[in-house]
Amino acid sequence: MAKASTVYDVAAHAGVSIATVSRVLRRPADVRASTREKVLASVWELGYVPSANARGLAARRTGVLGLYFPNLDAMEELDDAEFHGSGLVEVVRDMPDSGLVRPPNLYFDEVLRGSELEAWRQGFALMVGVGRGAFPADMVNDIAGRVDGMAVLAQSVPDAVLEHVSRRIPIVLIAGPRRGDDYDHVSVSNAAGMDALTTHLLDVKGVTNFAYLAGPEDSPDGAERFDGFRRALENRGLDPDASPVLRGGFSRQRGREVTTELVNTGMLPRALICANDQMALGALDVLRAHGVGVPSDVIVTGFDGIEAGSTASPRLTTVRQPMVDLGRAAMRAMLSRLEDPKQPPISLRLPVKVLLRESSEGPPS
Amino acid sequence: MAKASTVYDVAAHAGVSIATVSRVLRRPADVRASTREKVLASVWELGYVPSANARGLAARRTGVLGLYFPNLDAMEELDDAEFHGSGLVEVVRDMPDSGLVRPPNLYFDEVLRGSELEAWRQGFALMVGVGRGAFPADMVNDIAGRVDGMAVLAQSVPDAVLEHVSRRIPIVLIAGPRRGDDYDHVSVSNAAGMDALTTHLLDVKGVTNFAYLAGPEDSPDGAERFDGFRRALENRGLDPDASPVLRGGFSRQRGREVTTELVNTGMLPRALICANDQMALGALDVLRAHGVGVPSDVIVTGFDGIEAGSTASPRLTTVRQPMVDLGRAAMRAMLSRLEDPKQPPISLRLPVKVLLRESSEGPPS
DNA sequence: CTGAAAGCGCTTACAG
DNA sequence: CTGAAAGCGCTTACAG
Repeated sequence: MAKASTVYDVAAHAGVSIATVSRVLRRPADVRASTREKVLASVWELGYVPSANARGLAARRTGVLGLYFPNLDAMEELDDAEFHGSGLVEVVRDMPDSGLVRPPNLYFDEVLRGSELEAWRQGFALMVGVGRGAFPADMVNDIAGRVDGMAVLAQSVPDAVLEHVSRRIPIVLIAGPRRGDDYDHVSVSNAAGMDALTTHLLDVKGVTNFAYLAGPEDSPDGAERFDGFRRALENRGLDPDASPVLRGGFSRQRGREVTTELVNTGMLPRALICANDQMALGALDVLRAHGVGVPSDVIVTGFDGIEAGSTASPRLTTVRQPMVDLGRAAMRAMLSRLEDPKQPPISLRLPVKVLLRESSEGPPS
Repeated sequence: MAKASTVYDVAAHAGVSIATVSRVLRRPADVRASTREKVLASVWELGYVPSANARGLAARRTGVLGLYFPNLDAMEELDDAEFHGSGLVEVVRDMPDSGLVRPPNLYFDEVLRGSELEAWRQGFALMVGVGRGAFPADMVNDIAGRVDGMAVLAQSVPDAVLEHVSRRIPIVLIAGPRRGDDYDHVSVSNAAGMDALTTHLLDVKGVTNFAYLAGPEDSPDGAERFDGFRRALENRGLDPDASPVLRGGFSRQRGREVTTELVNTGMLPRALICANDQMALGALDVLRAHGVGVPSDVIVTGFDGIEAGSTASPRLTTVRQPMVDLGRAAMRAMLSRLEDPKQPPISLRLPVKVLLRESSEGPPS
């Protein structure tokens, strides 16, 4: 790393102008083959790597797409806790509730993958930022200065910041509610998914006695799912208000707590519909501990389609969100916006898939 | 997005020079309070977001750290397969082996988190790239031009490319073997972890009859783990060559196949040591299907500490790698290198943790 | 505490 | 097909 070489170095070494060096790298066809080879040889020999900053500045685009999301799981906690320098190995008995393995937030991971995949495919790099307490606005701003467009998950950014930043680059909102009419927006069919799942239970499994384990008050996704649940009941002429609604918090732990309360009342429903998989997994934990059969005594369902649900026993019936696609769709929307800034706002709803598994169906036949 | 405003716009609007605008943003203390406020007001009013390109070019640093890793799971397959525009919902019976839920590659996800966390903490943005068949070299090069330093996972990049790129920016190698002596390197204690786990089985559980489910031939991590296994046996005076070694491939499916062969021989060992969790999970699938008790008949162990292992039943005994820390350590090493380019190469081994769970210990007492 | 000016390393019309 | 030159939007000594 003696001092990175520049176009000037390469040009001098190859005996051409810097314009020619630039052309060889960007539009090779415009340069005579012999010249091109000379230049390429110099590039390699000098270990030349073009500066994306200079390139971006001159070309007026960065070639980078941004993805920003809030930090839902308490990543802060992990701090330096695990940085224990004591020896190379430690042997511990890991009890079921010891929480030694932090539940990764699979939702975001998959959105990230999809975004990354699509961005690179389209010839863009991807820059990611996860909101962390301190100064989300600064972070958003920082990313905004580095990219050609930015996707933002749910309600991770205050409106004012979004508006400020959107004066420089296009913004795509992922999931959550549609905010304003100005931003492009991609999301999934929360209500339709929960509706379909509930209807299956109603029509195929003959369930009439439900309890609903809801998400946090302020979750728009949670609200949409709940609407889907109610809609299904109404469509079959049932009173949605007849089903008890328990307020959860999207965490496994909350799922456990709420289910414990439910068990203690002694009034178990035929089916326990959970607003997400984590809570459903928590419910499964508690029901198992109390010797309640799933699905023989109580049917349990989730929402999201995280991997842990497919490894649980019984495996969890759920509604799978196309999270990878969500990321991809966001990037596509952004690129389409970049190409044609005047097109009307994009609003996409991606389809979901109800996955029937043993927690509602019993063992495979 | 009428046309992003620049320092010049802000300077004109606030009635100061561009130098002052720059100072307000970078070293606010150097500017008189009243001036500062005037400028800040203009910044906000004009929706000014500084161009990171111009900034990076002028300041000779990008403020971005890079992370590149290979694409181990077949992400390609997912292609546009899931982009089905048919309706909003689909209901399907998801059989245990239908593979509808792609196993996320948790290893990378956690490294990514750790990197992201540490990078932002230190005031850097993070750019990620996942190698995808086509032109990994181009991608690495592309990232290299955009960042101040780059971390590269395992052997995802050919030596020649690494060398080329390292003439411009510092490179940190994550996991895998230490390549050359020039690069900084962070990894985990594979051998010590497997050694400790095996020793526990030997000394505490009194196991003497093992089978080893190995990783792919070309995996350095796999090789180190296997060494640890052999070392433990040797230390207790046992012949490591007495244990059958089955060649796997780190996938759950391979774990199933190999375990099926093992079951068919009728020669089940007392303990089946797997080189990673995915294979161990596959082994669990097959043993369960054949009515073999775990751990009563056969003890099964994994390596990695992925979440699915802690949700499986029985929960999987494993060696947990500090994957988040791996990412963080890589970023730290990079920053330390950036600060002091002449310091000797960094080589870090992070400690691991043996998690004893029901697949080796039986139900919690 | 503030400004004028050079320079960061490219791309891109414009000529030729 | 190739070169000279302007310009992208900042930062940073250097003066004052």
